[in-house]
Amino acid sequence: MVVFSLNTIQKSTAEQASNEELAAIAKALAHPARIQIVRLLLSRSSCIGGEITHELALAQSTVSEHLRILKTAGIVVGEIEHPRICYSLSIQSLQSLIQFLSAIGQQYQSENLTDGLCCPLQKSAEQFGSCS
Amino acid sequence: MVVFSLNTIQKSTAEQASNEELAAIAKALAHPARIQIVRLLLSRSSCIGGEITHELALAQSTVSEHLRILKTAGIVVGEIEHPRICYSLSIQSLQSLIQFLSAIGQQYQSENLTDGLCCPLQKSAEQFGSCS
DNA sequence: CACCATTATCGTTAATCGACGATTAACGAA
DNA sequence: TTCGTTAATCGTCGATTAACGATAATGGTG
Repeated sequence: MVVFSLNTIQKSTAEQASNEELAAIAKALAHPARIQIVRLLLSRSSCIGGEITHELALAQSTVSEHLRILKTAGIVVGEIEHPRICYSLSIQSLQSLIQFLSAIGQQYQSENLTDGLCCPLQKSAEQFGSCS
Repeated sequence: MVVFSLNTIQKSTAEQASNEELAAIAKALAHPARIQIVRLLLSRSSCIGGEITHELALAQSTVSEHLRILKTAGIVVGEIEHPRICYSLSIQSLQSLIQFLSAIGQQYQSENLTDGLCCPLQKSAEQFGSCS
């Protein structure tokens, strides 16, 4: 799959994730409870099953639904283990989003830009005038 | 807007973005059209206004709504310029999400893990047994 | 002033999301 | 086999989202 590389300029990267793909990953992360689940899985050194339910202030069925969303997006995988299910992160699914965001950060950094301003490239070229 | 402050502290790096904050950024990116807008803004070396509307196969009002969402999240800023509006990216707003995702990638990378498997840390410690 | 181009907002509709309790399914253990 | 534990699924509800056309607002120009 896609390998983590730091010096990738967005355009010249071999395969670029589609808009739909990136949006799907972002959507899976677009809820505080799911971010919390990811953080929990990241912080634990061992597998956790229903502990997730106890950590979040949500009903079991709600947590299960959030886990389903994360699993569908490939961010989380679960292995059956006795009565519980062992959840863990699947970093691979996040790679395209990491790459996408990192590319943005790097492009802006390499251009030494203050952000939020109009016409960044024109500004960095001291050609700050009308933006047409 | 309600602010929940149940801060599940995991590792005290400087300041960690809240679950709500990260989810909000992800949510703003959680639509193909908005990803496309970000890409457009990233690829153009000059300001674009209504060109965005023409690039996306969506009605003007719909594009305006997507831009509003991105602006609300701070990802895009717009400067009025004659009849048009000059949109550009504000990388700062994405920093916390970039950091969050990069931290995940680095943690897994540093542990030399294959992902998607149960008990990554236990496995990397050759202690592959029951996950309790 | 009226005109024009551009963007924002309004109002509506269908679809999706998020939450919950209740129920079902798996499966090891007694 | 039955029991107990755990997770997934179902059904429902209110809230939110996404899309559109129509309309309003902005602001420079003739």
